[in-house]
Amino acid sequence: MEAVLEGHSVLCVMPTGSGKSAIYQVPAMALPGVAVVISPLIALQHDQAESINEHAGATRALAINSSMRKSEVAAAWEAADDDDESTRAKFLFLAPEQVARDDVAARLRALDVSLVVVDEAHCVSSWGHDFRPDYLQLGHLVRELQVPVIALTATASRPVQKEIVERLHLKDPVVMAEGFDRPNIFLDVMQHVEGDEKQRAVRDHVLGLAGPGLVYAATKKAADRLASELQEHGRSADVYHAGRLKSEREAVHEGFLDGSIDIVVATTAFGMGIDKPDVRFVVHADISDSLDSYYQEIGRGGRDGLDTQAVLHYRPEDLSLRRFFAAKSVNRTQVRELFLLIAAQDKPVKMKKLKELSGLSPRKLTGLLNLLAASESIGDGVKGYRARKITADEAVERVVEQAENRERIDQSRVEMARRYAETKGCRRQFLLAYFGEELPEPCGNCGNCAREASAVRAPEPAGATPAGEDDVPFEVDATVEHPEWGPGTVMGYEEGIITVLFDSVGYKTLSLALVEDKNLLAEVPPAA
DNA sequence: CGCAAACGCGTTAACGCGTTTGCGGTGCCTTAAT
Repeated sequence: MEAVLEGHSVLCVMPTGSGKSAIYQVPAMALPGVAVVISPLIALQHDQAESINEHAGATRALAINSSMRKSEVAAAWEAADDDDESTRAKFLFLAPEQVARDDVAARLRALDVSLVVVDEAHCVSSWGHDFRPDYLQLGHLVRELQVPVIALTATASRPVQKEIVERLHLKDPVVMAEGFDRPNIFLDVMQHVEGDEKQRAVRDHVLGLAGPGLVYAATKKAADRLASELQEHGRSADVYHAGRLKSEREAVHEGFLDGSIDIVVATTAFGMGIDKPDVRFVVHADISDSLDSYYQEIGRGGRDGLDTQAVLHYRPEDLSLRRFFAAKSVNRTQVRELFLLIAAQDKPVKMKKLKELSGLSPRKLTGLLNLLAASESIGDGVKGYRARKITADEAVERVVEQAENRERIDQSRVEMARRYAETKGCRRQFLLAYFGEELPEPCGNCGNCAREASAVRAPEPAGATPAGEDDVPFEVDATVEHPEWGPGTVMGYEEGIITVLFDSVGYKTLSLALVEDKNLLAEVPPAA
């Protein structure tokens, strides 16, 4: 809050329920203008606005979105522009798709905006690239308004933090990201070979657990099936995914919060906005697409600090679905045509004009523009898009390379999830290392630590990496360079293996002995 | 890539078996039809 009031931008990574919303609400009330809050789900916007209004005893927070009548939207804008300071709206909740509209952007420019808040900021990285491309356009708003930005999220690994800072154009932000560890959550993985057997094991496992609890499945069909099996066995279970009616989803959400539903079986659709302290287990019937997602999902358990289980049921075959979703493809023809269209303009061209000229759907167009801009084929200044002085062939090549990069990184995130599932070491050490945090000793509260403790202690194998920090060639977080893969960041060490996140190819694991023997990595001194 | 449903084949009639096909996750917004 102090940093914001001094005019700094802030990236804050902390668990839900730890007072994250106060971080923007207090400065927003103290500052003269309006806080623009970017929030990904309309349902969340309503809840957030309502909670502020309850506390304020008056309507100081309003949402603007497609679920509202025109008259309501007009009233919201008026409230934000009210001359009377005492009744003026202090918070406007918007989805990124709203901000991308020309009329909305114009109104925001005319408004006295004190602060931009990006809630659930990890969406910039996880959704911006294809699913909701307007997330990557938020940087324009930030650049134009020139006000402090507060980016908030519960989970973000180092590269995701870096991406948020870059995409939102945060200048010298204060980054607060610590305390990822949730020691009360017991971590374990159950290995499976046959699909049918896994299905039964998940069912029996969950039937043996005391709720309330969450079960995550990879597909809607799998979630449906498991929920009805649990019901047949007399459990109070329901299912949540995007295939259900909005009213049904709301009922499930509410039922889970008020305790009338004990177990929710869900796809990734269920998550944001669940603020329930006493979730006793988070079981994964299928592996997540990354440890970022996995940690976010298990982080919904045990917020009260009491013992909680996070168990992943793992089959290597389940990774194929995740790899499928991580695959990216680019339509070269569309890229070429759009680039030529921009290159043919004699001055910077705005999105609206391009929409008319290209005839592409807004979503498609935004996605292509994001790719062209990210690959430096076009510039995306405040005045509009301008083609760089390169040929169309070159632009296409750059975009394809950019997309392939992104795919490699996403695939490597799947790969890290696989390594978590298959690691023999302490699971908490592995997870925390992924988030750039070191846990010096094995945690004692995961399946592997428990098995280690009950087994007869074998002598350390010769040649194993000592756990001491002094013996590793690079510090965690150091920048290193590989002859083939270029620059990367050291993420951590485990059993004679070093994990490095490379900018262009994502996560790679290398044998420490080989790295030292062949001099594979060179330390790059930090830039002055 | 893996899985399940649909399909097609052959035998000897309703069914088993191998092959092909299509599907798989997140939500905003707009617009047209009810």
